Amino acid sequence: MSNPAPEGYDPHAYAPFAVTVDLAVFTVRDARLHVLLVERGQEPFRGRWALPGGFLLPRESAGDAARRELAEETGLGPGTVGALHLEQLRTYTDPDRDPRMRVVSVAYAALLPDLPEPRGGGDAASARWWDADAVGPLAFDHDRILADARDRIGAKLEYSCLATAFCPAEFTLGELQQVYETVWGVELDRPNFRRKVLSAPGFVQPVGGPPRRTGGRGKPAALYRAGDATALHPPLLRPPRTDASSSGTEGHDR
Amino acid sequence: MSNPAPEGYDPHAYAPFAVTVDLAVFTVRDARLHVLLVERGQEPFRGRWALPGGFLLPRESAGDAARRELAEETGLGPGTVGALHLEQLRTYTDPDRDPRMRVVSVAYAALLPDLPEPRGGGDAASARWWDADAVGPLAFDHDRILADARDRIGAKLEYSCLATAFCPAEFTLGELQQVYETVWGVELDRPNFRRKVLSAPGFVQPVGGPPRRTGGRGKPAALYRAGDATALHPPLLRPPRTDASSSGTEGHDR
DNA sequence: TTCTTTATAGTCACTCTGACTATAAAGGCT
DNA sequence: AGCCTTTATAGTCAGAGTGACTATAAAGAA
Repeated sequence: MSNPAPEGYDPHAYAPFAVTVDLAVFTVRDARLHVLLVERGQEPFRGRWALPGGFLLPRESAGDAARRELAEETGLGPGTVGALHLEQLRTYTDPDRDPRMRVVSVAYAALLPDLPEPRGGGDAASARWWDADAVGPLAFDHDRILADARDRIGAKLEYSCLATAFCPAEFTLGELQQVYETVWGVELDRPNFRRKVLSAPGFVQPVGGPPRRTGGRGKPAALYRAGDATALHPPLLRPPRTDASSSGTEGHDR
Repeated sequence: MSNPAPEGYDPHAYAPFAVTVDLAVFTVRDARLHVLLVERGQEPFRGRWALPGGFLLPRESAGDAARRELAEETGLGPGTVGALHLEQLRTYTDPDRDPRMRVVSVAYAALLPDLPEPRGGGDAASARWWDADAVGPLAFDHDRILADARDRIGAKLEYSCLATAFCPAEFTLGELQQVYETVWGVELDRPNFRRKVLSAPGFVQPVGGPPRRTGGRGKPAALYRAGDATALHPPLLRPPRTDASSSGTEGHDR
């Protein structure tokens, strides 16, 4: 290494950084992508909405910190939080991203089925779900993080079984298709979607017997649960964009 | 945030972290994947080989630090380093990953064409290329970082135009195919590879006129240079693994 | 009942892919 | 020179996958 720590290994001399995690927590509600945001109670950006997150504790990994913060913000039990999929997105290190001090932030994305409003436990008093297309300017560089998270989630739906994380334990293929359509912002052909999902080994498995979902208007649908595969073969590719809307800014840093 | 900084914003109180970058720099040489390593001159892990890297300067982003370190280790000019593709992999935050102090490290991957041995400038005196399959145990958690980097590079070859970064400015399709075969560890059918590469818009563009490569034994090949596309449509999918050699720990990143 | 809605089954043409064969153009040999 | 080896490039062909589409089934609503 070219900036080796000094002989005495004094952390303060070479450790002028704070480290945080930021969480982009998504759910699909009413056929819209929603993201969990918290209102800031103090400067800077007081009153603005931000991604939930916080500082790493002294002997905590970023993944552990992300799960702890998620449990605090959502009121979910540690068991639930411990089981769900947390994906590290990337790390944001712009020297000016926090006006107070030098902060690098490790961003994570999490996917949840539709849940009741977060029970404000402690500092999560002002946490709520927002339509991901209707969030105003967020605090810090969180607009950028949110955009990167949406890109990543959309891409992962293509070749991973991640979409089931948006669904409850048992779900219909219609609900699964709704997830894809909502995240991608496109409409998919129902018979074709069905054919592809069922032909991908381990993506979903039918729930035993002939159980069917109640409540809807049309013919009841068969129920499935998530299979044991994590990768999707063959992948479920997004239809090529016609023309409009291209957001992604290929891998820069800041 | 749940661990807000204190009123006075004293960096030392909430900033007990050092931040480094680690670089997985790859090249293809003699049909083998090689990685740039440096020998550690001091404890811990004195005498062990490690990924190049170092501490962030006080007002430097991780990407800038990675480019600076790369220039120092390889002896490449800042112009060259500024142009090449640096991809942020992920960030490693295990509290015990560095025995000296709490260090979080942002890992980057870089791809270079085959170059002469690194000219040891300054601390790069002991930098050299290693066959990526023959590296002993590395310092810190660098074995893990290296494995993650190889996974990521292999995955990105499928749907991005990254492979041209391993090639010189002008290259033959045979050389490009060699990159894929080396990184993936498989043999590809030459006519089929050719068909796919040429049918992907913007992947490669023929060099004007009828120039042909000299030196080899067989029929001279046409030269190409990298096109202007960054994504690959349709993707160039890896053949499904027969059975042998499974290193990957499922759930890649893309 | 009839209409609307959703689920599911099936068809068909087109494209892409992998496996393969054939030909061209170079250098190395004897 | 003539032949062999090597590499590049062109083309063929059957099978898998895909998008677009039609048809039928099963529920609630009007």
